[in-house]
Amino acid sequence: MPPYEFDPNAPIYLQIIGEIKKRSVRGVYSPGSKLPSVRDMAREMGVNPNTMARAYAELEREGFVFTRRGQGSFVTENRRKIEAEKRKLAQSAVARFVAEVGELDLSGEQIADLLRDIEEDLT
Amino acid sequence: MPPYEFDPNAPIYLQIIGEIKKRSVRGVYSPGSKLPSVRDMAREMGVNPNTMARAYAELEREGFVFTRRGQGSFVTENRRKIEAEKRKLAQSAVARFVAEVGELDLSGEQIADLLRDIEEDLT
Amino acid sequence: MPPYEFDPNAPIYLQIIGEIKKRSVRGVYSPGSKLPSVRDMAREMGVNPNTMARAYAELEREGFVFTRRGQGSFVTENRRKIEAEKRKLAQSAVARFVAEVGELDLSGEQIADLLRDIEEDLT
Amino acid sequence: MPPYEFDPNAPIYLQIIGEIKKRSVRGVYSPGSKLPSVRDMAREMGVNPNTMARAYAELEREGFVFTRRGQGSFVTENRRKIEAEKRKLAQSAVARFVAEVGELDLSGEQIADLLRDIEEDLT
DNA sequence: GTGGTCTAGACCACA
DNA sequence: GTGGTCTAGACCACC
Repeated sequence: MPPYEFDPNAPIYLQIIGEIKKRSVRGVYSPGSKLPSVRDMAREMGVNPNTMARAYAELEREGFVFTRRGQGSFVTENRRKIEAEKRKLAQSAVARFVAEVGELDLSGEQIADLLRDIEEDLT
Repeated sequence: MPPYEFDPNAPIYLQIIGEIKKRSVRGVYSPGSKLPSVRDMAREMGVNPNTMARAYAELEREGFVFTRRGQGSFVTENRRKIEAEKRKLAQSAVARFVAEVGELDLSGEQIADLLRDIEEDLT
Repeated sequence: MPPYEFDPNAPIYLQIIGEIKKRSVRGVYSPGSKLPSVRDMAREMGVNPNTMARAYAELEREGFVFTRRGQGSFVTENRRKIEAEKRKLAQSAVARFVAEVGELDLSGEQIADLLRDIEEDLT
Repeated sequence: MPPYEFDPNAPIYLQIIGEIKKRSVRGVYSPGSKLPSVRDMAREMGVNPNTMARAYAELEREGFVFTRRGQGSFVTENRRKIEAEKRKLAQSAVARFVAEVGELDLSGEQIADLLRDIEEDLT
């Protein structure tokens, strides 16, 4: 378990935001539950607390997280918001895949092959 | 064709490289054919010529494009290289999709829905 | 009366102090009268008793409130002090308004409009 | 001309945002014009460039400013947006004044006095 | 203990 | 030159 693996070509704080959203969507953090403190989470992911604070602040701006002064940050209690995020993540994965593959001018057979690959990998 | 749409959060020259590769893979630029000059392509895509030059340089470094002094830049004549690029793009699209969706903890049914969406969109 | 509405971006205890002063100025709490206990007031305003205790302490430091051991906290009996507070609050409201509006470079007509708005709202 | 005067009880970056908006509203920065660079403005106002960058980022998030990579930040070209800001600033000054004064339970005469004070000061 | 803000200084990609 | 990001370390108010 390394400190964490970040893509050096994308802002770390954005990757953290994505990670926290995914964890919430998977139920690792349940609705309304307290997130680790900025400092703890920063230690866990091996980043500077400032960077983590920025990620938390952005999540709060989006309404995905709320903060109680002196108590910490919490995942939204709004299950719909989390469900919506889940759908959004799934749909944007679909959209990106379709866009990328659509530009390659593949034959029907080639596309079928790709879909078979995906099915295998996802089960 | 509009000046072009770039994601302002990712390096433009990388997006250009991707675009030129995709055009080659689709046969818009056939193997060995001459690419538009840096200046023309920059104008077409609404980009600073410096940025375009950097994209061409990178494509040349990868061997995907070669330059004949005084004549301009050309797509590689190596059809295998282009085919390999096509496969690589397709496979990396698959890999990314699988990675993204795998992190969402979806049910088998939800996954099937996504695959259906993709199939529809790609035909 | 709802738990109370506080601006989460400003110290709560300061907002409480302001609220208690305003109540005194309006005569909700008359000079020399007993204030609700820290605990009761905290419950009324939906606030941590620590926070309320801090507000009371600050009000006492300013001489706006005094405490009799074992009996509780009381609004000052000094009517002048309360009148002075009233004038001070009114004058600082005027000063702030003038400062804010003065920076906007409004026309005489626009200013007149604002004054008309105020007059309407205050009657 | 001191480096600048900030209220130590409010976040500097918020005060900077307000200052830049007011300048735009007054026409000090006209629509579409380039703002001083983050570094220059930071020097002018005597704050750390990071703090200024945060203010600029926030202004961009609000759509009040836009940024061209490598070229700098610019006031929105949307005159309506600037006019709307002007109205918003004036109206919120009115609203605050009305709220503050309304809680003091003043007599009609006292209110008239305050309005006279304001009128004097603003002309 | 918590998050919020600020400074300082550094590096980077982009134009 | 521009803005964007990150680290480091500090201080603060609030709970």
